[in-house]
Amino acid sequence: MVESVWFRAPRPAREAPLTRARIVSEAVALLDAEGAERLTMRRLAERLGSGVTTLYWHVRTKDDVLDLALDEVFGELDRCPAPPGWRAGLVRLLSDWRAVLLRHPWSALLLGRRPLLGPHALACTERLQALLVAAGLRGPELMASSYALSNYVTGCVVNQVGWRTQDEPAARRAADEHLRAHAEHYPTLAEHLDVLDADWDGSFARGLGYLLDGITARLGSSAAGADTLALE
Amino acid sequence: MVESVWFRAPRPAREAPLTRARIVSEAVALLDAEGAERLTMRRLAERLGSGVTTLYWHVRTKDDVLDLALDEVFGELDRCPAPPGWRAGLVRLLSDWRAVLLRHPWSALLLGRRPLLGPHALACTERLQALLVAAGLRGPELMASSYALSNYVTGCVVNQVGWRTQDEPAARRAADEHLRAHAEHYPTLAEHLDVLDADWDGSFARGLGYLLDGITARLGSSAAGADTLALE
DNA sequence: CGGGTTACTGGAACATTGTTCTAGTAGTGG
DNA sequence: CCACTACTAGAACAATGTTCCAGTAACCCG
Repeated sequence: MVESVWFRAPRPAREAPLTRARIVSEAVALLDAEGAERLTMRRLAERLGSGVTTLYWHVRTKDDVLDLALDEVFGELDRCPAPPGWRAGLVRLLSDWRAVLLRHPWSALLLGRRPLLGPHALACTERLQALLVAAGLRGPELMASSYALSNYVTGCVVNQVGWRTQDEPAARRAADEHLRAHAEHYPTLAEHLDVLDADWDGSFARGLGYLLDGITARLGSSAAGADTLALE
Repeated sequence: MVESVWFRAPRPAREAPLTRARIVSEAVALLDAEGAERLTMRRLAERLGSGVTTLYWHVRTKDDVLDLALDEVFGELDRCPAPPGWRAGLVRLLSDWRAVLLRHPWSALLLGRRPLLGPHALACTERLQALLVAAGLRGPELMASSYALSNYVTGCVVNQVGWRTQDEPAARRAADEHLRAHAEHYPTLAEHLDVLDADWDGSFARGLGYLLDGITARLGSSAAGADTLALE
């Protein structure tokens, strides 16, 4: 068998070496394009022009990739500017927070899976907490407000994304029909709930307003506060 | 080869025939005992004393099982009594809602995956909405309040469960250390956030109080309402 | 120059998963 | 006795995350 340089194609120029950053950015692109269930180590490797095993040199498990991708998404929030004033700042931060997660629907599904400890996620929490401190909150009220606001955003995103996973209009029609069919069991829903054109953005803004109103109301009376907590 | 009745064990008495109900209740038990990632069609079939394929006669996919299991969990809420008064009723309903989901941590992870349309989940939404109607809410404010409250619960559960998936105390210690190590980037968090003993229950109750306060405040001025919505 | 250590790559294989194909059996009604 | 319905199940398939082991390129120290 003849062996000569001329018969062998030159080894293809090595790609830019694989790095964590490249892996993550490609993973985000893949997740955005095809959704969470289509992200496979094999497919990711293929898109990166490398073997599957190579990924495992840079990353310990697939969950690592997901963690990194999720934090990458939170990174987009760093680039959103903040208006002056703590209430406007909060509204802006939380609206952007929600918008970013909705822009990458797969990210919402990762939320419950592990605590958010990536640098960008922490930076967001830091911004949130700093705004609340600026508003004058301290101690348990600070913690409760901070949790409440971020949990509110999480919940809104998670519930809204639940509708996106299938064909949304079809799902809505089906839900509407299903509800109307059993109207005797769900009289209030049948009367007041309009599944067909729910206004996600508007409801989010309104609800956020309620929450902020409630928090603000505690601001003045924080000394008297403790007993007004009684819930029932 | 000798063939005789006496050599053959009698065909084992048929189990109670497999039903959807039995499958679901066994699935819930398995999920409670071993968590979401350990629920396998094979393992489920084994626990039911039947073949894997048999499950697929009663159920179309594994997701069906999960949907049914999730709704089963919501069924526990039906058995919780309601106190008089709409505010107390809301607090009770939402606290129980949260408690039930936390009792079955796997259920929280299913929340974003598809809309909640099972009969028991719908019954909960019905109760929620009925209470808000009783409070005097209508139209967009009703919708916003209803979404806000259920989203708040969802978010609280999802975020809290994120900590449970690993060994929680260890995870908290690690998070605390991690945070303290990068204190220069997260000054507010380092100063005010106490990861080591966060009071989940207390924060939930407080935050719910804020939200309800905010909603209540809108009750009186609902006619004037629209413009006070401006957020920034 | 030379040998070895380190950083990185990848093919093939493994166990496990959801799901389907096909073949059956118990009981019932005609 | 036959056919039909309700139900059961073994074996197989394709896909997945992950690991074993064998490499290769580059650099460093003598």
